[in-house]
Amino acid sequence: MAEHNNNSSEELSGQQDSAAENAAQDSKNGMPTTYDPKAAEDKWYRYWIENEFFKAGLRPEAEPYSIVIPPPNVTGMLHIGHTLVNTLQDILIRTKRMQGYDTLWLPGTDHAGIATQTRVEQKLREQGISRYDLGREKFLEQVWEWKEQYAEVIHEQWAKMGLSLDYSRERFTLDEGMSHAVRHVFVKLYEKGLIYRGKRIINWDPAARTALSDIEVEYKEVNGHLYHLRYPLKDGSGYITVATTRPETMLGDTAVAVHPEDERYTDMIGKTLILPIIGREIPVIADEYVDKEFGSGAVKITPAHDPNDFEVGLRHDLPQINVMDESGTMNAEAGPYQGQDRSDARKAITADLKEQGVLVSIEDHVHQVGHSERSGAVIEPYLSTQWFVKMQPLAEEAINAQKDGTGVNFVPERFEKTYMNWIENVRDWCISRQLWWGHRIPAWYSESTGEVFVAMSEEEAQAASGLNDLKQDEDVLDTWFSSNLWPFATLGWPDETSSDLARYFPNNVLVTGYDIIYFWVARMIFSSQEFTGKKPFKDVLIHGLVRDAEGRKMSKSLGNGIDPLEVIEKYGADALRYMISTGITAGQDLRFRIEKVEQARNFANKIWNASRFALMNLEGVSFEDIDITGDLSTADHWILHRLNETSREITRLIDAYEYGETGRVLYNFIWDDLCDWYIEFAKLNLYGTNEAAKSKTQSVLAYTLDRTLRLIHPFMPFISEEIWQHLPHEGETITLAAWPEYEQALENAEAVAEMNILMDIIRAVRNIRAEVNVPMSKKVDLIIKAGNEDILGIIQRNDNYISRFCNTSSFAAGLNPVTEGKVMSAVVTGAELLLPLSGLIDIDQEIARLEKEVQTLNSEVERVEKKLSNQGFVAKAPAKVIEEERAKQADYSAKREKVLARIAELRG
RNA sequence: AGGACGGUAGCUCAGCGGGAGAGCACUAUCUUGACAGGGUAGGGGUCAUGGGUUCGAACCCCAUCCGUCCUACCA
Repeated sequence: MAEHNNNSSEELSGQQDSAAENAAQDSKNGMPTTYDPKAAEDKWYRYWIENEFFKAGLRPEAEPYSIVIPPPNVTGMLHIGHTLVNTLQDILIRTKRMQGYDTLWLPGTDHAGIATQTRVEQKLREQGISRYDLGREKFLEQVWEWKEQYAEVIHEQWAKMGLSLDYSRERFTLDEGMSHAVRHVFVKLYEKGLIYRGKRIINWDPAARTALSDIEVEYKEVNGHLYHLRYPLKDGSGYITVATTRPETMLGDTAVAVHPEDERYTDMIGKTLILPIIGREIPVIADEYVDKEFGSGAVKITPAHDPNDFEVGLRHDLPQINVMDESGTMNAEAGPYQGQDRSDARKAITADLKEQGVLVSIEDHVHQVGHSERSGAVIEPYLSTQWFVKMQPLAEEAINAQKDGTGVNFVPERFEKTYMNWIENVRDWCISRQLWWGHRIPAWYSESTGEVFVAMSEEEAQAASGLNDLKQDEDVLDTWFSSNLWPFATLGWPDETSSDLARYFPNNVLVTGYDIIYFWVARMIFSSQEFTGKKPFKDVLIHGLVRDAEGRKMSKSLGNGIDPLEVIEKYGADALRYMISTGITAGQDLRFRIEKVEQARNFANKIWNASRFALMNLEGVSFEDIDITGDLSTADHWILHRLNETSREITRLIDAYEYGETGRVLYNFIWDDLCDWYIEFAKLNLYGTNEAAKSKTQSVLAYTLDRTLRLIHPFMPFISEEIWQHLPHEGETITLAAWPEYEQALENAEAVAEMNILMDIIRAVRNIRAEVNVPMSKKVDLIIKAGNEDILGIIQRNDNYISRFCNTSSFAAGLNPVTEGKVMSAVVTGAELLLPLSGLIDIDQEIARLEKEVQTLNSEVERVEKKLSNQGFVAKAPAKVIEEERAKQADYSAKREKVLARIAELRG
């Protein structure tokens, strides 16, 4: 496939489909003036994949650079947030690949236990089937089908985005390797006493009928009520008023607590109350947990339905009475309310309490209520037996690593605080889920003895127990229990002999959003520390969320989500990638506005057209002809210098993860320097008769465009490959082309200084013409008075450029040229420009214009002089700054003198 | 309650110690042989408010106001 492709006769792709509808066609060559991404994108992605350019390990001598993709859930289509995180990673990987690293970007997907199971159950429900109708095995078959279907969708989306993934190493959180790692971790933690089984208050999702971890609960403000209830004392001496937001839980009350130093209640401590409706006798206890100031100062205690009450209950040895079942329905303990749903029961109980005179009052009360992150159901604090990970010892290791400097480097830094705050206050992690889709807990119970055996397999458990009546735990593990092994388990861990593990672990960087620092990042860090003794990745790059144009979070219920495929269809993947990656600043949210994508699309089109221009002027030029040494023009030297600077800057910025700034630098270089200045300058040689100069400019143009495409390639892989393949080039693909580095040999300081003078002159003439309404199409005379011989030399060497840009009919330059009649003028550094426009412009108008200029110069001079006359400034400011100010002072003053002289001349 | 982030041109946002920037929108002008999804020129901002540090503050510190989010919650 390697070839030296000269200016091929094959047309640039994109023109095929759009040629007919494209009215703005160049009549000469039939090439469209707009880039159509559709044809190019699929073609090149196929080419890259077929040739295995993205495969890791092909450069065994090179330094490795690795990233694992945050595995998307197999719940459905990828959203715009995935586009962001994936583009950022692809940019890093593509850059590093071009820089010669042995790059690995490992793809994969997450089974997403509760999320996927909920979706499949939803689908079944639409067919009138529940998972219980199917049974565990049949249901799981359905989920696997779903998984295969969406994994396929995800692959297509990755391809559309142009991601340079190594598919030969793709993993799934439920595949055999990952499952083995999960069991291994469970067994090891169990053996160390860091996994235990216990009866605790956990967050119960009655809709999904499973336990959740603390961070899977979202608190939302809800307008509720505060119910005041009166519990009578058994001895008839009075009553105690308690308040609750959930009156139905009173059925499970086993005490009322007051503060031990609350004088209102000292006499009552130890007495017995009669729980209304149920008639149970419950004690009045004293506990410091109670806040004397709040409400009545007495709290009903329901150990089975409130985490705080649970703790109080343990301290006072109170019974735990669970009044609900796993679907949130009242159970036998609820007496007359058995069988009612918890919300119906609340109404019924409230009515009954009111009738019995127990309910004294109801106040409006705004409070935070926990909701399931997945099902949306109101969370029930629920007493049940679950598996937990003891977090303290694991957290400590991770905290120590962070404190002694061997930890993970957070970018931006502030997220380290977020992480530390969580891990320093972490509580035990409830890891068992009453679901079917997931890693089944590797614990077996003996039906005869009730003993528990934790092992890698049933065989091992049997061997260890010597029993053959073992039954495996029905529950599965929290999805994040497997995701947190992702960076190392995907590379072969726990097999320490895995060559991938040795070579690509730790990963260089993890890219993810701030919304899953707790869920995922923190857990990867502590499990990696525990099991590999290393941090999982050197850097973690945290990005913000993609929001809609109004700054709202994208959500299904609002229907304000953006489908990346639709955007790609309309604007191209490169435009979307460029917009979303360069539109962000570290850790900050991004508002998605279609105008921004249009702007990026226009930028791609600008590159397309600049390349069209180049190709039209590179006919017959082959790769071997390119020679950028020897006698180059001022502009040739200058663009090579700007390319040099840009390459260095882009390299630095990408390493610093400063995508927004990178985008700006690339945009300015390509649009301003390359298109607006260099291409215009180059035309003179390309259309000229000086064959040597033409040939050099062709070389510089081809070289510069080639390097520019390489710099833009990580951001816009498709268009850069499409154009690059048509330019004179060496190699099979731009994806493996060498990354442009700063080259001292390309520098020519004199030429750069010359170019700056030329640009100043051209800008000044344009300004004057615009100000007095002399259009560029109308030719004018131009006289330049140079300040000295050197400047004069520069002007004379480049008079053809100046003439062209200033559109002069006659051009004269000298140290003291004859300046007849009334003329317009401007002063630039080192020279004075004169345009004889006496026929076109009133002399008073010109004097007024010049006086305005003097005013601007005056204020500049004043500002600088004020600064320089400040003793503090001269004494304390850095020498470099003072020097700069002095130079400005001299420059502005000199210009002002010349303009003043000009005014005098015109007057007199 | 604690914490984080943000308040800069009409809009969306960069800049984060030394002359206020970009894109879009707006005004004027140009169909010049890469590009009208374009060229050229221009208007528009007491950089939230009040103090402080500094020779110098949009930028650093403190306070206040407004907005967004996170964590923890008193029944």
